Formats: sequence, structure tokens, C-alpha cells
Amino acid sequence: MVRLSKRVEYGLIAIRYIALHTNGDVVTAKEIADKHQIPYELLAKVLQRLARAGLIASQQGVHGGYTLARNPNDVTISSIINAIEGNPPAIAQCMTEGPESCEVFSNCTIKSPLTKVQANIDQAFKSMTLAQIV
Amino acid sequence: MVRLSKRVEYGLIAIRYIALHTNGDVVTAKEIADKHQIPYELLAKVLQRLARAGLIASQQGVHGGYTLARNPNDVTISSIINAIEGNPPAIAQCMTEGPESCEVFSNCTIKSPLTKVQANIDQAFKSMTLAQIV
DNA sequence: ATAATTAGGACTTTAGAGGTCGGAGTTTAG
DNA sequence: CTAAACTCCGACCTCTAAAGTCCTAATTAT
Repeated sequence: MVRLSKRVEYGLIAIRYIALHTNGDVVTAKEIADKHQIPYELLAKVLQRLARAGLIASQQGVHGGYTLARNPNDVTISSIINAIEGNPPAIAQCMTEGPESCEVFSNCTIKSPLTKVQANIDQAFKSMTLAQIV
Repeated sequence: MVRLSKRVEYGLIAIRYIALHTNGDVVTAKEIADKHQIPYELLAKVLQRLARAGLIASQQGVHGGYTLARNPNDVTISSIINAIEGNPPAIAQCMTEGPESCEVFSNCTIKSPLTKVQANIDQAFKSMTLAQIV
């Protein structure tokens, strides 16, 4: 419960690695997968999402790979998760998908306190940047 | 991702309801299930766990049911989750089950930052009590 | 041309959450 | 002393979403 997905774990490991190795050179998906023993195919897709979100820059073709696209201080953990998952981390469905997604919304007596807990958690993810984890 | 389980949602709704209705009378599992339209069987088990953990008191037999066993100020959201799930909410496996549970632990480059995020989240769950959600 | 890379859709597998069932133990009422 | 209304609890089924795999482009340096 309240676990981060593997995709997010892999994404964090990967973007950290890229941040540490962006010195002119690009980093390939294969390299990251090998070094950390994580499934290449899955990692590749995570990297693609990070690229689409503009957090990392991709270069195709031979000698292609990834580099960091932003200042590590400007990349929050929250934005990384958002790029990978498509929505921010939420402890309840109605917090990502709105009230109407919850069939018992009107019977739900705990949304208000949960919203506060959610705000705390949001803060935890937003207050940490890539710069702090390299 | 990072969702609370239904069991925890039901547990929170239930213990809140019990807290609100503990005036000499007991509250039955059926009553809570009906009022909130949640599956009776599942709720029953959640209540049993809360009882075993000493958060609520159960009385068996006809006219049996549940009452609150502690002062609402002494019951944290964290302790409720713990009672229901068996372990505290953790964003990564190695945080509940220890380093050896993670087969890539030595390759994991993000445990230290994640531990900090985890601490924040723990705090969010510990700092809110049942008294605050009734 | 070809080899190395990213891009991305479709598919299969797996684990765990959610839910159900059946039966046993406990207590009060009649 | 029996029946009814409860809690208790393990075993089981089901369903979904996460995790992982596979296949086929598109791109680019050599």
C-alpha cells in the first residue's frame, strides 16, 4: 500500500544517473539498464515519457541517448512522477479523477481529512528536487 | 500509485463512525456497512483487525458490536493503518521488509532520498489523530 | 547499407487487492 | 435450552492493474 510503482523507481534511478553523467556525453537506456539490473524494455519506456515531458532530452540514432534537459534544481520529484504516471501521486481515487469517479462519494466521510494528508504528501514530493538526490 | 487500500478507507470510515456513535451503545458491522454501502464481509474483517489491535473493543453475541477503546486523541491515522495492514505505509518495499527483501538493494541509488520522503509521509500520518477527523 | 539507438503499440504474465463463502464461537432473549 | 444476532476467522475465488515481453518502426552516425 502507498507503494511507488516500479516505473517510478526506475525513473528516479535513471534520471539521477543521467544527471550524474551529463558531461557532454549522452547516456543510453541500455547502459542504465545494465548498470542497475533493471529490465531494458520497461526502462526504455519510462525514459521516453521523461523525454516527452521535457525533463530529459533524447537523441536518436547511433551514439544517441539521453541527457538532462533542465537544471536539477528545477526538477522536482513530483514532476518526475507526474511525467511517468500521467498524474500526480494520490492516496485516493477522487483526488486524481475528481468526485464523480467515486461511486460512494456522497457517503464518504473521510475526504476532508484525507485531503489534508494528501496535501502533506504533495508537499513532500514537491519539496525535493533532482539536485538533492544526486 | 501511492493509493490507500480499500481496507484502510473502510477502516477510517468505520472507526470514525464508531467514534461518533460511542455513547453507551455499541455499533454493529452491519450498520456501518449499510450506512456507507460498503461490503459487509470485507468491513467485518477490517473491524476485527482494529479490535485485535486494541483500537476498538468488540462485544460478541446478540446486541454485540463495537465501541471505541481509546481516547480519540490517542489514535493516530498511522496506528489505524498499521492495525489494518500489518505494517506501516511504505513507499518502497525495503522500508517495510528490510534491505534483504530488495534484490537490487546494492544497486539502488535512491534509497537515501526516498527514506527522507518516507519520513515526511510517516509524519503526515502520525500527526493526524482520530479526534481530528470526527 | 548497416548497425545502434530511440519510439511506441500490442500483447502476455503475475501479484495483490478486493470480494465471497462457509463455518465456528459467544451472548442474550424467550 | 434453544434460537437468533452477533463477532471471529480461515480459505477461496475473481478481477484489475502493474510489470514485463515482443515486435516493428523511425532516426542517424559510420
